[in-house]
Amino acid sequence: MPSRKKKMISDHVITRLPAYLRVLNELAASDTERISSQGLGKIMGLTASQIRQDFSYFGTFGQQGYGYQVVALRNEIAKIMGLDRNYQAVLLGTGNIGQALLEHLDFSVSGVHIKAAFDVRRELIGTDIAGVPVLDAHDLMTYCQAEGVDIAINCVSAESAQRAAEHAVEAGIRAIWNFTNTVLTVPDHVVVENIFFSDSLQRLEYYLSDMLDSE
Amino acid sequence: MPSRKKKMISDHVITRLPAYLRVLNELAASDTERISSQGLGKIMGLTASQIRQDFSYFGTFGQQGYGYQVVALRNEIAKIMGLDRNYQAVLLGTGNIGQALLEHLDFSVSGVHIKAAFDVRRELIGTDIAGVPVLDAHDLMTYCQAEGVDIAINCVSAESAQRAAEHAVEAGIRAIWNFTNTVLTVPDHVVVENIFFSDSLQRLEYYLSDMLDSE
DNA sequence: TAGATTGTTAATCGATTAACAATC
DNA sequence: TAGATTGTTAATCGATTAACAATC
Repeated sequence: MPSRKKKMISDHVITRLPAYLRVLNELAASDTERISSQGLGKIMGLTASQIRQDFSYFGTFGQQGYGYQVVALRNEIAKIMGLDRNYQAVLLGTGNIGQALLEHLDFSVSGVHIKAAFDVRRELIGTDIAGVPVLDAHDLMTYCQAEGVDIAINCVSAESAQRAAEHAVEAGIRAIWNFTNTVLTVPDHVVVENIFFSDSLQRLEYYLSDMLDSE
Repeated sequence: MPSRKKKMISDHVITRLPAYLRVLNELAASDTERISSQGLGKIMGLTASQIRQDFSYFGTFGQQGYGYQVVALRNEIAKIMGLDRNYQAVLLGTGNIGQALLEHLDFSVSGVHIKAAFDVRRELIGTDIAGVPVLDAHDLMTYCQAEGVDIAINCVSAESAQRAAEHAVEAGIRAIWNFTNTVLTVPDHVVVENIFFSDSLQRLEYYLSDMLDSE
C-alpha cells in the first residue's frame, strides 16, 4: 500500500528479464553456482556492459571480482518481475487456443492460477477442461466480483475480442493476456500483453523471403 | 537468382509492418480509400514522421497533398513482407499446441500451406488433424527432400526442441516458427521466429505487479 | 597481494522526431 | 492557385557500449 512509485524502466529492459530468467534457470539446473556478466553475455549474445546496466536499474546483485550467484540472482529477477506473487486468472473463450492453453501451459510455475473458463456455447458450459470448470459467460461479472480475479486470458474470436475485454474490465480485472489477433482498447489502469500469431508468422515470412531472395 | 542484396532494415521497422497491414486491412474493410501519414499515426499511436520514415526504406508509395491509397499501400506492404509468395510448411509435434494451431489458425491468408504434421507417437501416426496427415517423425527428412518444404513449425516438447530443429535443418527447411519456449541454435541460413508464451506471461506479470504496487 | 569483475559515468550509436523543400 | 501532404535531410532523444575507479 505505500504507493511506492518505482522509476519508469524501458520496455527493452523488461523484455530481456524473462530471457535472463531462462538462462539462469538452465545454469542453476546444471549446478553452475556463479556467473559473470561476461559469461552471461556470451550465452545470451549480449554485451557484459548491457547486462550490468540492465541489472543496475533494479539494484546491485553482484560482487566485484566474483560475479553473480546464479540462484540468488535468479530469485531476485523473479521477484522484480512479480513472479513471487499469486494471481487469479480466468480464461475467456474455450475454442482451440483456449483449450490448448488450459491443457498445455504450466501456469503454476508463473504463480498464475486459472480458476475458471467462460464460454457462451451451451454445450460447453458445465463441462471442464484440464480440471478447469467452464462457466456461462453471462456470469463473468458476478464471478469475478465474488472471487477477485486479476487476469483475463482472452481467447475469443476476433469479432468478440473487444467486447469480451470490456466485460472483463467492468468485472474488475487488471490485466489481459490477449490471443485474439486484435488490438484492444482498455483504460489506463489495465495492462494488456499481446500474443499476435499472425504478426509473428508474417515476420517469419519477411525474413524467409529476404533470405531466399539474397541467394 | 539475381543475388540482389537489399539494404539491411532494422528489426523495429519489420516489427511494425504487420501492424500497418492490420490497420490498412481494417480501413479497406470499412471502405476508406485514402489515408495520410497523420491519420494512420493517430490510429496506430505513432508519429506521422515515423510512418513516412518507415515507408521510405522500401520506396515511395504516397502522393503529396493526397496521402496514400489504402488498398494499394496494403498490397505493397504485403509484397514487401513476402506474403504474396507460397510457402510449404510442416508441423513438428502434434501435442495440444500443435493441434490448436492446425485447427485454429488460418494459414492460407498468409500464403502458408501445411502439408503434413510429424510425431513420434505410434497411435497418432496415420491419423489426420484438421485435414493434415500425421506422419512418422522418422520420415521427416525423406519427406522434406521429396516435397520441398520451406518452414517447420516446431511444437515438440522443450526437451526435444533442439533435436527437432536440427532434423528440420538437415532436411533442408529454411525457417522455423518456434513454439517450444526454448532458444534454438541454427545455422545462419535458417530463420527462427519465436513465440515464447512464458516470456509474454512474465511480462504481463511484471506490468501487473507494477500497477498493483503503485496504488 | 594481484587479478577479476562489479556498478556507474561518459561516449557512441541508432532510432525517432522535427523541419522543410518539392509537388500534387 | 492555395492547401495539404509527401519524401528526405537534419536535430534530438534514448539505448547500447566503452571506460574506469572501487573493491572483493
